[in-house]
Amino acid sequence: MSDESRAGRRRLSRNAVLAAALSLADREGSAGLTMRALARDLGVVPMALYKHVADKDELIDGMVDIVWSEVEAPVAAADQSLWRPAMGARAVSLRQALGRHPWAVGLMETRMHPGPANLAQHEAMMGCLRRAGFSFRATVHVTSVLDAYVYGFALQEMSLPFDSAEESGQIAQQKLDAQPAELAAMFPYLIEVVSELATAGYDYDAEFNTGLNLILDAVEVLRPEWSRTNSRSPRRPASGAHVQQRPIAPS
Amino acid sequence: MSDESRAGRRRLSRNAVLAAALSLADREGSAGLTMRALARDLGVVPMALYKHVADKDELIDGMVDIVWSEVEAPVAAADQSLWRPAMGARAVSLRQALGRHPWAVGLMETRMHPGPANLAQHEAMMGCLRRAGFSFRATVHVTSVLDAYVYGFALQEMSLPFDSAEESGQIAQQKLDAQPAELAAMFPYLIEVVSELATAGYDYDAEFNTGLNLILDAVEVLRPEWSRTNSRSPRRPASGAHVQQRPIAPS
DNA sequence: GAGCATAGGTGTACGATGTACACTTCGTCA
DNA sequence: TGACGAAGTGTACATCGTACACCTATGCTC
Repeated sequence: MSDESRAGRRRLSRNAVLAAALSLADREGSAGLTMRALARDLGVVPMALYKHVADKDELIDGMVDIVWSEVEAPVAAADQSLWRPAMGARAVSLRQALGRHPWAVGLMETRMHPGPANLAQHEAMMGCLRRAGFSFRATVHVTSVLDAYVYGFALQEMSLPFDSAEESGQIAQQKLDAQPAELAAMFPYLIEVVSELATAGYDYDAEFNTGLNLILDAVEVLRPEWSRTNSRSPRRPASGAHVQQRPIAPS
Repeated sequence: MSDESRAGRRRLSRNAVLAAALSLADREGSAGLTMRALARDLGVVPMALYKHVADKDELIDGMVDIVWSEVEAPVAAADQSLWRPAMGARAVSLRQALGRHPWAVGLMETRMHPGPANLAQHEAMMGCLRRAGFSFRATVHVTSVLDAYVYGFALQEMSLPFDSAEESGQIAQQKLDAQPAELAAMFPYLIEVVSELATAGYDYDAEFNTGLNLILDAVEVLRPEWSRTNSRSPRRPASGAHVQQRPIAPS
């Protein structure tokens, strides 16, 4: 009953603070997320916030968990073949959430205190993969490589200075024109990339899907090998018990 | 002649400032990297730094480029099969550099102003792949997916609260013991992961190599398809000219 | 309804940070 | 030698997170 959904009185609540913080960060970026600015948005004095969050760090923890809650959890697959669309959809959904809240990239997986939505999300992922027949270790591998890819891609995406494929062409062109000739001679391959971008553009979505499909294909190939072996859930692990570390060099 | 390599006089230089900043950030983390602390380390008043760097942002740009210079560039492959060890070694080297400078994770690819070492690094990567026969588009794909993976993995690695496989077991065990029973019932699969970690440990290096090999294997499989097609360097692009976006759902 | 405990909002204040601006100092070369 | 300019100094200010003491009004008990 002590919720903020009570009539129109000017009471704050933890949820209201978190929601306003999310909106502020979406609008102004992480640098604009200031306790003072947040208080101003809420029509309240800065110190009032501290009645609802312990400090700014805990505030950010809460914001990050809201973003996690926006990521659609993969459904546990009854059919062994359904892990792939489920994982693909989750990866896309995660990227979309990161795209809606760019400030969260680099914070999502860096936070030390995972919230309930984060836990639920990973629980669903584990469950989906285990039910699809993946061994325990393989589940960890798939989660690790997929999450790493999505985070890393979102991170790269943030740093590129254009927002759309069309814009990428224009910007690439003018960057290219601004280069002195000597630089062009030093970095021929980079110049090639930039000039290609200038004519053809760069499509984030297509690039993301290419990499995602590449990884999912590779997992599908390894699935038989990763299904029953190495599962050893009830058994005691052998000493060491690490995944065989394949050498990098040989193909 | 106006270098800092002059005799033992107490003159600063841009390089000295950057080196001290790197060392400070390595020791104290990014939160400890303060203009005042940096000045203290150099035995100088804070404002003296501004004679050598424009502001803190430019300082960080310089630091990031030093980290890039520590990443071993892949050698251009004469043999078509050498792209794989070269890319693998570069990925490992990049991860090692990020491990040496944890503060740099999340800054490396987020910085808007790439430095010369960054450009040289990517130039070498492009060159290595192009010489190995990859088409222009394929080169972009490989670079994108590999960099995303390495960044993302380093990001995840930072957030996990243990440093070694042995320690991971202990910490996982005590986290497990600290959970109320109801939580265990809500997240059975997560509990499984934690308890497995408690007995078997978690080996970052092995996990990283597993994902890296998975990706490199997948690229190797696609190499024939990605070799000559779609190269179209001299030709005009077709309208649109985006990579065909494969659907996610079907395997 | 009266009275009051207390959750929630306020005001002031402090130390830390990045850096603008005006100054002093000192090495270098005419 | 003398002065010019690059390098280092000192002071100052706006902005940040947040500690602490203080009010206030909401809702519970009788």
